[in-house]
Amino acid sequence: MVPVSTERYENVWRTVRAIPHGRVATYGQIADLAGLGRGARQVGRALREAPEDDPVPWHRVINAAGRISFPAGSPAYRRQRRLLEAEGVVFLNGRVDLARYRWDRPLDALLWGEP
DNA sequence: GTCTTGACTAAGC
DNA sequence: GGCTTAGCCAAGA
Repeated sequence: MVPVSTERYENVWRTVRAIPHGRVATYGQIADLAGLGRGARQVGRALREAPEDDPVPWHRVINAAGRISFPAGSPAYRRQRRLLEAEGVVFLNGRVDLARYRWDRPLDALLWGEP
């Protein structure tokens, strides 16, 4: 059996895996979609515990300001930024244009016909 | 049980 | 856009 806490984490992992390549989502957005309500911080905790043998695209999750939630210049920061840029996500002054790269299912479905 | 911590956010200047 | 402050919520100590 899987512990309850892990079960809740899996909701987050599952949601994050749904973020399309080249798009990003905010912690609050994931928390909401994963049923955590205002538990944005829990999303960060869940990602920290993400399994390596079942990869989660954690790098596609950034904060509401469009910034990476790691100290700028830190190894983790550069790792995440490199992964995003490799997917075509552009950074302007250390910030991602959420209006453009944010994963927005409802809007995407309407504008681009994606599920 | 309380207190601190943190991969957060919204609101007010 | 930036900076501060208050609110948030689960995990650890």
